[in-house]
This record gives sequence, structure tokens and C-alpha cells, in this order.
Amino acid sequence: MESRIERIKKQLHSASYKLTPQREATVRVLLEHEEDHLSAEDVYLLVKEKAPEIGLATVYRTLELLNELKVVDKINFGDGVSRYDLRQEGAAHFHHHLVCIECGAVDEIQEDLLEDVEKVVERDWKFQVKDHRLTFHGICWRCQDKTDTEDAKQDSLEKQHVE
Amino acid sequence: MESRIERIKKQLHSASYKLTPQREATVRVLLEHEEDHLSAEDVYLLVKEKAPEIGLATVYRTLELLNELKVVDKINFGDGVSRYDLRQEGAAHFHHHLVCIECGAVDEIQEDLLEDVEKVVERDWKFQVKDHRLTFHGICWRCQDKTDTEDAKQDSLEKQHVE
DNA sequence: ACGATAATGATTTTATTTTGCAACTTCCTG
DNA sequence: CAGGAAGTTGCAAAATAAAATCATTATCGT
Repeated sequence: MESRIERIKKQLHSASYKLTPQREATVRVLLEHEEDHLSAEDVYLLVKEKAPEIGLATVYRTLELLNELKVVDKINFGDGVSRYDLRQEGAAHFHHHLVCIECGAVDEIQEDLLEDVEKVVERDWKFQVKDHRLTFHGICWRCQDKTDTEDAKQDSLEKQHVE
Repeated sequence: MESRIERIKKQLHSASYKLTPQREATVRVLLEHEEDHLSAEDVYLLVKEKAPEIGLATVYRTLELLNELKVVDKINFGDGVSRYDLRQEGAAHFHHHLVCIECGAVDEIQEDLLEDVEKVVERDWKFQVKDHRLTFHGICWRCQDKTDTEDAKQDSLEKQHVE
């Protein structure tokens, strides 16, 4: 993790930006919540725990900066807020998401999956693909299990009290 | 087109909503700009031409309603505005988009392309896919042509004035 | 340590979207 | 075809997110 921060620091420097304490604190929060999909406000509140003097504007600026450097990706799941997601180190493409319409959970898929599709797009639409955003909406395995269990429960109830 | 409005009217009725003149005007604007990706404000201004007395809030409410009914999809290309895109009639899935990072043009892909990928997701992640969002970011054929032309121009200039 | 340059935090501003509410429509019922 | 409940509208105000402003402060190479 330290080495990861070091590398981000180098990225900043090579674009002649500085790794200030505020920026470092922000990056640390992102690293500690790699699985989550935090909004700017979320990040702000978490960073504030470590560095209470930080301002919201700085968090916005830092996130925008990290987005420029392709360290994070700015995503939008349809609620009005932008969320920020660390990009896998060295990944050329952004990873995919599974959004559960039951419980709202967001899972990640790191595999590419789109190689063939991109080839088709490049060939048939003459579109030179640089990046992509892919999100599936549906029902996650947890909610499928839950529903199964409830169905089973429901079934047994219906057996007891036939209406 | 009239029949399409008729069908949307039925959809509204079956959810016990009404097709008011304002809603009809809004739907007509959407149909007439099927290729575009209008923001709420865009729609508002266009509807106002036909029905000047309409309020912005009504447009927002209508778009939200049509989104609920899956007549339109609400999309977000990363600028701060939501855009509304008519769904192909009968399409189970939302179509895909090609966003050009040079000129900002947004093209649509109606083909599915994701059948295989969805199978993998359902199998390997036990995720029951209901819908998807796929957007490619890259360079459209128009800008590729443009760049080619400019390169050629540049080449010939360089031949004339070698530095 | 110094000084140019970059970054910060508090606050204000902008832009988009949502909400509250009184007035107005719509459409069903008799 | 009048009456009335339910649904809808337009306006204005409020809520939200994000960006911009600006005086102050920190950073880093020399």
C-alpha cells in the first residue's frame, strides 16, 4: 500500500503536481475503501476523520485531479452523485459493475470480457475504442438466495394455511 | 408515429396515468428527436415551442414517468446533466453508445452484442442480468477521417518547409 | 532560509433537479 | 352531461451537487 502511494506520488510529480498531506489523506481513504464506491461527500467525511481541517473543495479538486491522472474513475450509477472508483494499477480499461436492483449492492468485475465486442465495434462502426463503461443491472447472488429462502418459507406457510 | 403514441398512451393508462396534452407534447418531441440525447432543459425548450404554457417541472415529472415505464432511459455521459433516450419499442435491453472524445458526438448501437458476456456474468457471478449500460469512449469515424486529412496536410506542409 | 508557484479552506455562486401547494383537468359515475 | 374524486399542472421555493472566487498558507528547489 505504501508503494502504491509512492507510485501515485510519482505520477503526480511527473505532471508537476504535489502530494500534499490533504491529497495523501484522500488517496489513503480511497485505498482503504477500494471496494466501495464513494461519493465526494463520502470521501470528505472519511478524510475529515484523519485530517479534520480539510475542506470539501479540496476533496473535489483532488478527486478531479486523480481522475485526470486516471488513478480514479468518476462513475455515475443514476442517483445524482458522482462516485469515484480506484482503477486497478496498470489497467488499460475500466472495470465493470454489477448493480443489484434489490439491495443496491455494487460488485466489481475486473475481467475484461469486452475484447471481442470492442473488435466488432472497431470493425463495424469504425470507432477507435479508448475506454468503456459497462454496468449490469439485475439481481445479485445474495438477493437470489434471499428470495429462494423466502419462497421456501412462503411455500411452507402456504402449505399450512391454505387459502 | 401516431400508433406509437397510442401505445404509449395505453402504457400510461395501464399504470393509471393519463396522457395529458403536456405529456403528449413531450412524447412527440422525444419521437421527433429520437437520434439525439436531449437533456431535460433541451426537451423543455422544444416542447415550449408547441405548448408554450408548459412548466419545466412538468417536463421533469413527465420524463421521470416515462423512465419508470421504460419508455425512455435516463443516461449520463459525465457532464453534469441527465439525458433522456427513447428505448427501441419492444427492446428488452437498452442500446449502447459511442461517445467521441474529440467532437463529443454520441452514436447509438442498436445491436445487442452482449449476449455472450451476459451469459458469462450469469454463470460466473450468479448475477441475474435485467438490463445493462454500455458506453464506449473513443474516436468516431468522422474524427478519424479529419485527423487523417490533417496529418496528410501536415505531411505536405512539412515537405515544403523542412525545419 | 527565501521566494516563486501551487494548493488550501471558507464562502459564494451556479446549475440542475425536486418539492409544496393552490388551481385546474380529466374521466368515471350516476 | 353534471359532479366529484383522483390525477396533473405551473409557479415558486427549496434542496443538492459541483464549481468558482479569493485571501491566506504551504511546498520545494535553490
